[in-house]
Amino acid sequence: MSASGGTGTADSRTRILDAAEALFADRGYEASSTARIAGHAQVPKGLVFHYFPQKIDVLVALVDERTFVEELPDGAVEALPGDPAGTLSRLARRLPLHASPAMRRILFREADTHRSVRERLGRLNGEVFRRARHALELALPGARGDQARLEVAAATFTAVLIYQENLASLTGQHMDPDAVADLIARALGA
Amino acid sequence: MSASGGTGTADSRTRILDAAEALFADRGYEASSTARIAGHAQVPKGLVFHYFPQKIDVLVALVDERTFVEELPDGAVEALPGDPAGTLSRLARRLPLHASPAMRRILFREADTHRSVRERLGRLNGEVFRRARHALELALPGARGDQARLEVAAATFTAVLIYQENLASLTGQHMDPDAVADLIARALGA
Amino acid sequence: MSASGGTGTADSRTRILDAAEALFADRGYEASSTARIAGHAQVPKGLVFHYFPQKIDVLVALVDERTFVEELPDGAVEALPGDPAGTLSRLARRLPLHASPAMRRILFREADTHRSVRERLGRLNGEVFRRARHALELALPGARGDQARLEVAAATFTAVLIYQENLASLTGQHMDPDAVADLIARALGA
Amino acid sequence: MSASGGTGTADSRTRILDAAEALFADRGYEASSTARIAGHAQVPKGLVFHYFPQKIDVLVALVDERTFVEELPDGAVEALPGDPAGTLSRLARRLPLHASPAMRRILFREADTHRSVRERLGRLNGEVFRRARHALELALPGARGDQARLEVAAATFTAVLIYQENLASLTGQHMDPDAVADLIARALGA
DNA sequence: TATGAATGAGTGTTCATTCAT
DNA sequence: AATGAATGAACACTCATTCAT
Repeated sequence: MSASGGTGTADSRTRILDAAEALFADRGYEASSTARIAGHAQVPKGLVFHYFPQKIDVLVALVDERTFVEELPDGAVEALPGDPAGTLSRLARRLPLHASPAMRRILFREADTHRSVRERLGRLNGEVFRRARHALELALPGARGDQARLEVAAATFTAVLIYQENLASLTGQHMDPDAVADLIARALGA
Repeated sequence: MSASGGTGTADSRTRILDAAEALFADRGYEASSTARIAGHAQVPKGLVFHYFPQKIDVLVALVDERTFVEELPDGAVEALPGDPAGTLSRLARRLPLHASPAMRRILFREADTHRSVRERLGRLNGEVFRRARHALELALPGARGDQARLEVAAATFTAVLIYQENLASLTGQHMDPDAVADLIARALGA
Repeated sequence: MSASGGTGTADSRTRILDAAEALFADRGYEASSTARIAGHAQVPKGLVFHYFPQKIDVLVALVDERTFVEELPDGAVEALPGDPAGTLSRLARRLPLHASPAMRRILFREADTHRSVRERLGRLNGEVFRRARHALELALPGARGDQARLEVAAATFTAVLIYQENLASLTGQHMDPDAVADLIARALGA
Repeated sequence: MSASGGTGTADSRTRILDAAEALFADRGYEASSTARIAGHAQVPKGLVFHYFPQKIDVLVALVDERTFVEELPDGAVEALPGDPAGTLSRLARRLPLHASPAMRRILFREADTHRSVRERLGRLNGEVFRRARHALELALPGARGDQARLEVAAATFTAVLIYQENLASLTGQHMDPDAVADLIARALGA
């Protein structure tokens, strides 16, 4: 409704969402009070509830408005035939999941306790999975390798793609998508 | 699930931890009040603070006492030489990470906001990773495939192993460890 | 129920008063927010304060404009001489207090905490009382029975008349005005 | 549970109820904040919720614990045979409804919006009504006057008895129970 | 006359924590 | 070891009211 011009100060609603995004990512939804969100956004406490009647609505708006899977542009080439590794690497580089690192943390974390977030995450994950599977189908000329294996490959790569950052920060284990792409391609390849 | 005497009713401390485990897994640490924990455990509110001076100590105790990686028993055979897929499948079946599904959810979720949990999770993950890597090294006779690839394989499998349940419940995407084991083995194998 | 033009949709001010009347009667003045009144009236929140600078002014306007005792029409016969019971019954049937059941609830309830309402209620009650007393005086030919008794009778009947609905809904005790009229007439009568 | 000894300072729970009784009577339930109740009772805000998990529970406790109809003591004489006026006057003087004037205001006012209060009030009213009817039956030797009239008389007297104070303060109309007793007795009498 | 964003004090309620017993 | 009253800061949320348009 208000597209925060380029004037430097975004409108109040946007500022509230910005603040919430940062805080939810940093300390979690429960631990981020509405007062703190308002403070961060530099708006009076009451205004938060003017735009979002319940605190949960802030989370819902964030997830609704700030996470989505990009439409595939017309004529876009998804796959490099004969080169599954390159195909997956490219998918990784042009990740069609649009969500800031902060939003990704929020999705990941709050899905556990908020159904609406979980549903969104499921849908986003599904989209990326389908994209990966389709790209792999195009990349592999013949029906080489059965369909089941291809699905496992797509699912594994999707998980790595979407969660790599979170896995890295949670476990300290860094996973290079290109290396995983290469690994998976080998599993499917000649 | 936890060592309580043999008396039938577990002692208070154990009951508190049981209740906290269930509640933290269900609704998260922040959303589980100490009063509710006490209620669930059927102990008076004050007693929680007798055993755990601060609420966070309940979480710490849970993570300390109820998650660990099993020592490798003497003379245990970890690998099936020449059969990396079987080796990984077997690792999946005898998963050395001991933690109830509830504890796994807690680890996963609270690691994001509590450093001590994150550290524990990192250590557990590292242990499983090393185990997977070692098993793969033994399973693969020659130095076939370079070391880097083997590490990527071990890391990928570890991630799938540890997080499969969470991934399934968060995204709806089910991943069969045996299928992933097979996939990875192919990537490394003959 | 209230004078609005003939246009079908009442004007905003009237709609606000209608909404307030319904809400105040249903949940009380304190528990009816101005936002809710505006919502019910289907007018924007700000408009309420255009017509009624303070919330209390809505209540005052309601009481001022929607409760009154009808003037006695010229030449009206109030009493049936010699028939006090009939006289009182007729007063009950032509109750000169004009106020919807909702307004009666409001008067009754808010008088307790708002002086202006209490004063209005006192005046209305006084009018009805005087009317009842006058009618009884006319109905009873001689000075049969002293004045004091007649006043008690008028006061008792007035109370029953004005509060019967409220008493019925508050206590479950239904009182038939005709039966009370008969009772009182007997006390004064032959 | 704690019978506020004679030491001067009643226990906290009693002080909270005392404060609430005074405030609810004075300004109504809705307009009396829990903070104000706590302040009046000189207890910290949180303690109110220790004893009464919800604000409404304060009102319920008040009504439950501080209004009741006294049991008729064994061998008590309820009626003066042949003297219905004296019988009713005596009932007025020994009103079996135990409730402070403040509690009576609360009952009367909040019954309108709180079902539990309304139910209590209905029960109390019913008890007093039955008592009045029974006393009148005993006072009137023969079956003089039909039963219906006797019920109307009892209901009218009950209403005056229970609500006289409220009616007086709301309308300015004072009603003397003895005078009403006399009036009603005449209606029933020879 | 009409409108809805803005404001901040106040509301009921929850909470971790303390402490005397 | 066990208990529950006590505490006060913090929480989500509501509200009457203002004001620029």
